[in-house]
Amino acid sequence: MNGYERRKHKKMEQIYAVAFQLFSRHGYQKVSVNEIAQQAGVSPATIYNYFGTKDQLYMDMIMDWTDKQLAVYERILDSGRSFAEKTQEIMLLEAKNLTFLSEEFRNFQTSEERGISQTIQQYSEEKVKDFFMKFVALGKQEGYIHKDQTEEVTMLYFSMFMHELGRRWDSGNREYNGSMETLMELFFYGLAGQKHEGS
Amino acid sequence: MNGYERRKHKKMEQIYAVAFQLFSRHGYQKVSVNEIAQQAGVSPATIYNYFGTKDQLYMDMIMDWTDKQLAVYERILDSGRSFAEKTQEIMLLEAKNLTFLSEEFRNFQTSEERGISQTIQQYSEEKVKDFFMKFVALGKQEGYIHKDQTEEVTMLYFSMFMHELGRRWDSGNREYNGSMETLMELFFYGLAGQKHEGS
Amino acid sequence: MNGYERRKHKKMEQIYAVAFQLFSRHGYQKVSVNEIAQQAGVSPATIYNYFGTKDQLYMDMIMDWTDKQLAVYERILDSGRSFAEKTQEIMLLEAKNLTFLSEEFRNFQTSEERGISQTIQQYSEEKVKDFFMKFVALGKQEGYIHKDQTEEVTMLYFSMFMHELGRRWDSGNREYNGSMETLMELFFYGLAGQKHEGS
Amino acid sequence: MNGYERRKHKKMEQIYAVAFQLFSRHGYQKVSVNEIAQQAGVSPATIYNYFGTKDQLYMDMIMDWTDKQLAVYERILDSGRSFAEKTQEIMLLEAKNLTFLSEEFRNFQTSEERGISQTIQQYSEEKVKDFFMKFVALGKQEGYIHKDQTEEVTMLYFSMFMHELGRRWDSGNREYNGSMETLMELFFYGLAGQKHEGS
DNA sequence: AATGAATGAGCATTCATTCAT
DNA sequence: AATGAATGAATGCTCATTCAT
Repeated sequence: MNGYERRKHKKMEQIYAVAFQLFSRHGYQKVSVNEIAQQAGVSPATIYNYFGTKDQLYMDMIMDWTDKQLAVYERILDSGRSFAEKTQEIMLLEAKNLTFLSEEFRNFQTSEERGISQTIQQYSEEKVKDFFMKFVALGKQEGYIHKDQTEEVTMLYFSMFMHELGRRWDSGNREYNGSMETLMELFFYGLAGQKHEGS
Repeated sequence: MNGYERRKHKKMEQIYAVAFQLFSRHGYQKVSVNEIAQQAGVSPATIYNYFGTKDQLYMDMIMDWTDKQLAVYERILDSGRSFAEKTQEIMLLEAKNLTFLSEEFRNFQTSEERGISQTIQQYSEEKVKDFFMKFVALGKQEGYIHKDQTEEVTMLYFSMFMHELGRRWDSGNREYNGSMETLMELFFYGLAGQKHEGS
Repeated sequence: MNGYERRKHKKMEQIYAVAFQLFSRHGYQKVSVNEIAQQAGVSPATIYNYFGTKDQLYMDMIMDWTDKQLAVYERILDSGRSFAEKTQEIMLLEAKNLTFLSEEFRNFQTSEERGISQTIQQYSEEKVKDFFMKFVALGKQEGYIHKDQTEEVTMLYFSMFMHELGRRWDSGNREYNGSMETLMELFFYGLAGQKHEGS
Repeated sequence: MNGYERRKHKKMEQIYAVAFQLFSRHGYQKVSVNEIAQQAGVSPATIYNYFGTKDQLYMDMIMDWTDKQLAVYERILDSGRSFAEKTQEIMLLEAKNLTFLSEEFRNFQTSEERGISQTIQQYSEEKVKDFFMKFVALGKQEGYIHKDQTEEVTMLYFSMFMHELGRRWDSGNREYNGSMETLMELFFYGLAGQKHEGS
């Protein structure tokens, strides 16, 4: 990486960082490209040179961010704790993300005339799926997930928890207000709640 | 209700209807007050006379809509079917809502500088809570919900399901693509999945 | 015409006048809507309320202007002078127009991806044709135009003269620098120049 | 011409070619220097090194192009056909040019604040005049142009025809739609139309 | 000599909101 | 009470031009 590329890379990282901050705090529509440019210390035109449109900036930034997040989660999965502990930690991290993020953030594709961010979807989908397959396999192996459960349903169920956790994560305390244990119980044994015997 | 009031009421209903349609389809930011005014057959100034700001129009409309929705769900709860069937029906109805609605719709409060729609929150919260208490009580009584489960957690868990269901509701088929039964299993018995013995 | 309409009409006339001045002096691209708005004493938004786009403003303005011009020429045709005199006067007026106007003005449709101003074309074409048919009929009747000449060719020939006259009209003197008589000779008898016998 | 100069010359020719294509197709304002640079395979900065400004690039390119065109016409004049045939051929060639070119192209000087391209004018004027003097002399010698006609008027008349021909040149057929003969008649004998006796 | 990268100034357009009628 | 008309402020985006390398 020569001088040009290094400078450019640095500016892009700056832009990503600012864009993430602002978009997640205030939502896509309420943040102007000029604002991002100013806070990132570049000209708006530079952003357009890099990303072409505001939409594209948004999508690129999400992909960048997704990659970084997944890397963290994978590291957790590879650590030496029990599956329940790992699950809890990943959930809490995601919950933190999701509160920090505006929900709109996550649901960009829903509000737009579909297709704008189909690209994101496809991109993330695959990477996320890889992660989940690993996650589910581990859960089954350690007896926390019923062997007959398909990956598809498990994935849905997991993301359901994370989303809601994020939503409930108290905006004031920055801590889940309710016992995390109860939630993990729900996660593994449902509302009717038979106790897990193998643990 | 005299002549004036009747006309005003009718116009407000029209405005609510159009506002709901447009906001839910395209999201808050992408719909202009002028557009709503035009489709509702009134002048923009009239909307401002009635509601004061776009924000307020949005909030009033949501409250109106929430009331109507809850009325429907209460009627289902009062019907003569089993708890599981009622739960499934309510979930499916909400799922339909949530797909029709843009997600942004639901998460208005999150994306805005907190406080703007605190009002909505407080308003809905109470009404929604009343409904849920009735719902949970019934579930416990019929043995579908463990007696020790708090209302708070149950409510969280329920809304979690509805949200995710809405998200997965296939935009093409307008039908849940996956088995609803599997999902109800998950709902009642969780990922580890011991079969409910009492059913 | 009530109060609202009267005011609106007046503003539109103002906008037309300013738009004509600026567009004709500097060309379509170099004039900004803001500039027009400012000089016309209205807000840019008002122009967009009236015309929708800059393109449409341009087209509407041209149509308005064309109508006014043709009215003047028709009055000349209806006056009591000889055909040669009328021809000369109309040519000189058009020449004045065409110099004042940037050529780009006239050739908007050529430079744009065709279709943008097809509308103008169709609109003007008809009105202009009506005028020309009258003009040619008179010329033939008075023996200045050969009976076998088609209207189409005559029209082409006439517009040819006007355009070129406009181009040569001295930008400094605001007067044709060359003898108008010579040009009229060319017009009626061509380069080879046999003298007209009937006059 | 050494290695450096040869490379530079080649790049300039490339830039001229691309600039001509783009400017003539889309007009001066709608073509960006970056676009030209990209299609010519050079950096925008290179164009500025060579030409200084966009205006200057435009003017230089026109001069280059004019020279090339005139060379072609001179060769036609020097060929062995009749004056009428030569005239027709030159007219048709110019017509082709003028349709290919956006009109705006030709009338750059009119639309701009006068003086910007005065330079072009002076440059071309002389070269063009030389060509025309030759053309008119030939026409008189062969009896197609009346001996008393001044060069100035003849030149005007000729350019008039070419311009209009260009304008009428059918954009679809790439052929003059109307009989070229009629037009040549008009050219030599005018609207009143006495037949030429010497031909 | 050539360029990759960066930008300031500007442009068409939108929209929540106001106000005279 | 209702509205037609008007607008100030903003927004996404472009482009001729410059400059360190």
